[in-house]
Amino acid sequence: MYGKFIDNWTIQLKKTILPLLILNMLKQEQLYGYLLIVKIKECTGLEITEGTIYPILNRLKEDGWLDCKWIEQKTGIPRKYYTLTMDGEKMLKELNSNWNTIIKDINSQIEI
Amino acid sequence: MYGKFIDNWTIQLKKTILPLLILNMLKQEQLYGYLLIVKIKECTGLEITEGTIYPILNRLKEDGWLDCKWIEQKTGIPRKYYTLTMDGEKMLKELNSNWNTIIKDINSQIEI
DNA sequence: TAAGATACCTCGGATTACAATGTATTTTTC
DNA sequence: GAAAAATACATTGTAATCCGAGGTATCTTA
Repeated sequence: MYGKFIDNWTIQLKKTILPLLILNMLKQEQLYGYLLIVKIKECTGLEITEGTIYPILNRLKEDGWLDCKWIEQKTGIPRKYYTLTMDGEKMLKELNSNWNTIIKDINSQIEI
Repeated sequence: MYGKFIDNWTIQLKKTILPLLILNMLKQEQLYGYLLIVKIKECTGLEITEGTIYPILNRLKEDGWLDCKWIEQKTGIPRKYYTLTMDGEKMLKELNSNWNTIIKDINSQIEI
C-alpha cells in the first residue's frame, strides 16, 4: 500500500500552495476566513481548520497584500472580509507567473 | 518590494515538490545523490545541500520506492546509485496523477 | 433549552527541515 | 608537490514551523 505516502505528500503540497490559492480566490471576490475554509475544501478537497487559515490571513495582511473590514450581517455574527490591496494584486501577478514556471520545469521531467 | 515573500514561497514550493521531481528523474536514469543536487539546480534553480537530499533519498528507500547500489568508479569515489523499484514505479504513476489533479484544481482558480 | 453551526482568535508542544559538521578521495592550481 | 577546491558520502542539534486544541460569542435548529 502506497496510499499513505501519496496522501501525506498531497496534503503537504496543497498546504504549501494555500497562500497562492487564497490570494487568487480573494482576487475574484471578497471572502471571510470561515468561508475560505469551505471554499478551499470544495476546490481542493483539503480540510483545514481555523488554526491554519487565520494565521495565514493575518500574515498576508501584515505583509500588506490584504485589507480587511468587518461587515455586520442583518442577522448573525459580523464577518471579517478580506480583499487584495493594490500591492497584493501586483505581487499576485508575479506569484502566478512563478507558479507557471515551476509547473513547466517540473512537467518537463515527467514522462507522458 | 514583494520579492521576499515570493522568494520564500517559491523555495518552499520547490522543496515540497522535491520527492516528485527526484522520483521522476530516477525513472529516466539511475542517479546518485550528489548529481541529483546538480540536476535539481539545473531544472528548477533550487540550490539544495546534502542535508536535504540524503534524508529524502533514505526515506524513499526505507519506504520501498527506491533501490540503491554502490558502483565503483575507474577513478574517484564510489557512488551510490538509486533506481525506482517496481512499487516505486506504480506509486509514481499515482503521484503524477495527483500532481496533475492539483494543478488543474488550482489553475481553475487563477484568472487568465 | 440544549446542541450544533457559524465565526472569530491564540498558543505551545510536536514535528520537521537543513545548516553545519565530519570523513575521505580526487582534481586542480600555483 | 603542497594546498585548495571539488566530488561524494553521512549524521545531528536546534531553529523554525505548524496546527490541534482550546477559548469566546452569537445564531439556528431540534
